[in-house]
Amino acid sequence: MKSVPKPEIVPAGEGESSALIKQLMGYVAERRLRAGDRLPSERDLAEQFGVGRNAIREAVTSLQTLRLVERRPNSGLYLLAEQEHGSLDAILLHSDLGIPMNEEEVGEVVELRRMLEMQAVTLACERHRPEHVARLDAALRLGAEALATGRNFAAADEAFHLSVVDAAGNRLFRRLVNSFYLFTRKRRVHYFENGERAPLSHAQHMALRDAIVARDVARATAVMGGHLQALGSYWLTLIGRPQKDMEP
Amino acid sequence: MKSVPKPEIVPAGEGESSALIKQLMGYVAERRLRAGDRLPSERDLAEQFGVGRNAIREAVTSLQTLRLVERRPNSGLYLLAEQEHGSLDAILLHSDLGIPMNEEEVGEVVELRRMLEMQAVTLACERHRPEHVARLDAALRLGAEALATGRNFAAADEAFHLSVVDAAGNRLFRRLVNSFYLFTRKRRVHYFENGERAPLSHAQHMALRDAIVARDVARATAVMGGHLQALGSYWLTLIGRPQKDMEP
DNA sequence: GCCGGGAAATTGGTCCTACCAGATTGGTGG
DNA sequence: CCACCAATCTGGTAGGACCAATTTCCCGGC
Repeated sequence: MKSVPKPEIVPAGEGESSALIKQLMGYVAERRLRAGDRLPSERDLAEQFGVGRNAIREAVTSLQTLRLVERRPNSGLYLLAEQEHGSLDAILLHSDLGIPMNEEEVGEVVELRRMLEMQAVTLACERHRPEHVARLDAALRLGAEALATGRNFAAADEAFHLSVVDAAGNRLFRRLVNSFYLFTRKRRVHYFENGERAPLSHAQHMALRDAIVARDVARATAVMGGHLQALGSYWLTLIGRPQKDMEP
Repeated sequence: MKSVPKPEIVPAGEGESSALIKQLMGYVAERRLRAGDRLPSERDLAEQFGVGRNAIREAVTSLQTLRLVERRPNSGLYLLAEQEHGSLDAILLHSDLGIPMNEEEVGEVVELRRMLEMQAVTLACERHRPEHVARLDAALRLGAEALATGRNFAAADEAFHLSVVDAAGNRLFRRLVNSFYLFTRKRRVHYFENGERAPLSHAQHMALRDAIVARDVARATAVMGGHLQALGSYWLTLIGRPQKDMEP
């Protein structure tokens, strides 16, 4: 039998195994280490965290893949110039881990999402085909169901927005947007824990769907703009607040 | 002494250490493994590739961070639904490794870059400040120097475009674009090995700089559009050709 | 006092063995 | 035919042992 235990996708550093990634990023954050600074050796880190060197190496490998850490053989581990390089996942991981962000960083996240969504809805208007409309409608049904049953609206929200991106017809672009949604999932769930928000979002989704189907770019972007407005102000209320504050 | 041996930033799976990543991706590509398929166990892979299990685990950790592979404890390694999830770095890594892409994929890469650059130049027009102009000019000087000395124009090209993104004033956005440039660097170097291309690009850069400084969004986007046109047609000539063909 | 050189310590990179916990598998006995 | 248990296989982890290259430091010679 080929039972699929957990098809759920999860950001890079999730689960207990990669708790070390969080610990390492916390270590860096606490000590205010800056780009170019050297970290303790793998052996030291292993001792400090009470784990084997193997586990440390795995965590460092992840951070290296995210372009946050550089390994210099016979020298040590160094923080990479975070501002310059560093993958998109890396900074989004910060948000996902609940590392506080300042106003500027939050603003940049919100703005980048706005850029991506606006582009998506524009392309969706121009290119969507019947099967895309079907997916939009399926996502809307999911939303209506969530509203009816009182379930959290986050999954339906994701499904709808990704359907829009699907309609844009660029799978690479879709991946990019998906990264965004992946790493902001916790925030989104929290956002919709306020039950008043879901109905409004759902209504805007329906309006958006109609505008896209009508290929009315102006209307669609206008609706999307208003839709993202509410999200932007929500994010701004989170400034400096670690994610732990979300669910007590 | 704190000598810095190699401050050069390099994509995720570079250097000899991560040759295993390429081997693993090649293994998947050769066997036409699809999303959800199971890979051999770590022990088997270690034996097949003639390395220790440790090395395999490190490579798999990278692929996991790129969301290409999923580890299911007590079960095995599974290819993740590549279409759905998978980080931007992951697909760009394909290009960087020289894995052939079909016309659709190439088109998507070109289009995504176009979207990002257009957005960048628009924002740059609106927001640029004096220091950004200085950086644009510095990049232009680099380009002029490369033209004069006959050096490859790729670095100067990168510097200029990243200066434009800098002027857009969103560092998260800058990271995103930087990822793009990081993983397409080899292609860019190859592109400018044809000496006729650099002068044209440089001229367009200068025109772009003037339009940005004049805050003339229409002109700037027009110039950028034309600038990217040439690049797009170059990329299309690479369809199905592995990167090895680039420098023999 | 200064300088040179070599030994020792340190670093990441790799391999190996061993064990664990959970899942799967396969056979065995009811 | 089904229930149950043991063997097996999986990734996860710890720890030891090297290697090669670099750095550090002390000691001897000048």
